[in-house]
Amino acid sequence: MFDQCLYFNTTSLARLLEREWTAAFKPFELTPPQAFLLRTVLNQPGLLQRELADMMTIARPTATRLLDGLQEKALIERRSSANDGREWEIHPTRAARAIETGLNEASGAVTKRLKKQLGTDVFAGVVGQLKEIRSSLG
Amino acid sequence: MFDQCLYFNTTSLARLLEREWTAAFKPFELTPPQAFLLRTVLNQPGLLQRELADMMTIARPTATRLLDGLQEKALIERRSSANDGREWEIHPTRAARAIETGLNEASGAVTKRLKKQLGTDVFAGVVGQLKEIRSSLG
DNA sequence: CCCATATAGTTGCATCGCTAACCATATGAC
DNA sequence: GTCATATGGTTAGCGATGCAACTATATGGG
Repeated sequence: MFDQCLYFNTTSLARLLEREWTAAFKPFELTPPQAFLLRTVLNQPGLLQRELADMMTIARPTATRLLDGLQEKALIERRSSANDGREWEIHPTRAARAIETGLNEASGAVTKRLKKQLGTDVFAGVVGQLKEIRSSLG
Repeated sequence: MFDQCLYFNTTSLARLLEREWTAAFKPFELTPPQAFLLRTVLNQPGLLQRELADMMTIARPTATRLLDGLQEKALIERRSSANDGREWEIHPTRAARAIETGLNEASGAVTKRLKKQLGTDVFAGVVGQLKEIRSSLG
């Protein structure tokens, strides 16, 4: 019924993909949002929570709570910024470094499988368009 | 960082679109999931909850709660199926019929705006591909 | 110095989504 | 008829997400 609806198709696919990546990160006992946020922290240590929230396109409170979870698992730590007492720099712990490669490979494996299943052209095409739409709307 | 990631781009766009349709349905005091489910009920009265859940690609418990909410607002009613005591047919109320056109137009207005903003070709292209990927993965 | 304003982060509250477990009703084997 | 199994629906519990409102820390004008 909503075959031509952008909202419906996008949210529906998002739920499907959530399942795929949930399975991929399960060995690490991380949810996809946690895992992607942690991967960002590993890739760019020292960012502020506000910056991380912007990069992930989530609201600040959501970032706060995801980071709370990662901190409880001892995968990130908050270091107060030298210049500004309001800010917190987010750094990965050693435990996070220890699973860094595993996380990236797990995610890469899903991507590889989906690329094969969908065809590399379709895959690259849709990813490119999604990105274009995001930047056009955001 | 995750520019080429299907998961990241899809979920990120889904959050953006959620905002657009939330605003569109706000005059009716309905959330996008409620509004889309109700539109389905209006379009095909008498479906079972299980069938509605499948059509919306959500889990049964999610459908239960969305329908609970719509029932509290007196927009749908559950009628027990004649043949099978486990089943409930979902029917729209008069109040639902009264806002049917408004809902469809509100959603259509967002679609129209986005089509204009993105270009009709890009829009149709990405919707088609999302649908293709959904059927390929689902 | 003091106050208005802006910004980083948090907390409270609501909704949506899932899985697991449960209840009630059918269905089929015997 | 009875019991095992399957299916429709619900409930419980958890995580992600957003908005609104809050705290705490800058910053700038006077």
